[in-house]
Amino acid sequence: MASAPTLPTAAELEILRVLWAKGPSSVRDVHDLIGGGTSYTTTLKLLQMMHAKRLVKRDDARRQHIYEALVDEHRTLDGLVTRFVDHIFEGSAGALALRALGDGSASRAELAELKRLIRQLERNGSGP
Amino acid sequence: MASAPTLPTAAELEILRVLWAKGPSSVRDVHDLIGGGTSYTTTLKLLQMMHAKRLVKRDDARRQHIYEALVDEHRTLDGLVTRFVDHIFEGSAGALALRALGDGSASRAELAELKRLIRQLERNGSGP
DNA sequence: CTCAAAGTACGATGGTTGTCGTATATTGAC
DNA sequence: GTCAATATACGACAACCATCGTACTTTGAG
Repeated sequence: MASAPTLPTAAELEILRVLWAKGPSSVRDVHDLIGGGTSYTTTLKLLQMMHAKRLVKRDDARRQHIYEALVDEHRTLDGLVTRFVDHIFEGSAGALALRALGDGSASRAELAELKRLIRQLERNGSGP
Repeated sequence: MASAPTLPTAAELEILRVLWAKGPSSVRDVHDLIGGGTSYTTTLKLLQMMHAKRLVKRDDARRQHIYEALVDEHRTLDGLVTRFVDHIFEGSAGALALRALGDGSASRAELAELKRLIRQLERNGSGP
C-alpha cells in the first residue's frame, strides 16, 4: 500500500481548496483567490513547501510556475476527520457526528442524506 | 456575555479528560493516569500553563496542589468541533457528519441515537 | 536535628507554522 | 540595450507547543 501523504495544515488546505476548485494554477491566481490579508511571497513559500512535501506538483517549464494538487480531496478530508476523531473523540466517529449535528445547522438535504447513510449502515451491520 | 475560554491544545485536552473523569486531582494523579511517555515536570508545567489560561483552577492550600477543570466538557468539545468545522468544512456541519460516518465505525447505539436526533431536527425545522 | 523524598517553579530548547523582506532572474515594451 | 514589472528563491523571525533539566522548598521518618 502506498504510504499516505502528509496531511495539510490549515493554510495549506486553503490553498488546496483553490487548486481543487480551479485546477492547475499559477501562484498569482492562487494568491488572488484566497482573499487573505497575507502577502504574495507567503503564498509562494507555502506552495514551495507543499511541493517539497509532495502535496502539489509543479510545472516549471515556463517562468510562471504552475501548481497542481497531488492529493485527492476526499482522501485528504477523510484523513483530517480521522485524525480529529482519534485525537478529540478517542476514535468514536458516532460521537463526533452527534455533536456536529447538535447545533442544528445542517440542511434538510444533508439530514436526508444522513438518514439514507444510516439506514444503509444498519443494513450492512459492519459496525461494532 | 462571558467571553469563551481559550480552547485547549491536544496535550491540554488529554489532561482535561482526566480531570473531567476523576474530578479534582493532584499532579501526580493526573500524570499517572495519562500513560504517556512524558516526564512528571511536563505534566506539571502543562497544568501550570492551563492555570494561567484559566482552563483549570487550583487549590494550593496544601503542599500538593489540587487541580480542577474550570471548563465544561460539553462546551469544550462543542468548541473544538465548531472550530474544526469552520476551518476544514467551511462551516458545514452536515458535511462533517456524513464524512465521519462514512468509515462505518459508528456503533448501532450511536446510529439509533443519530436517527432520533435527525428526526427531531427535521421536526423543528430550524436548519437553513 | 538531619536528610532523603516528593513537591513546585521556571528557564531553556527544539520543532512546526505562518509570515515577510530582500536578493536575484526573466520578460517585454520602448 | 535599458528598465520597469513581475517572477522565484530563500534566509530570518515571531508565535506557539510540548518537553525537559535543574534549582528551590516543604514534609516527615528516624
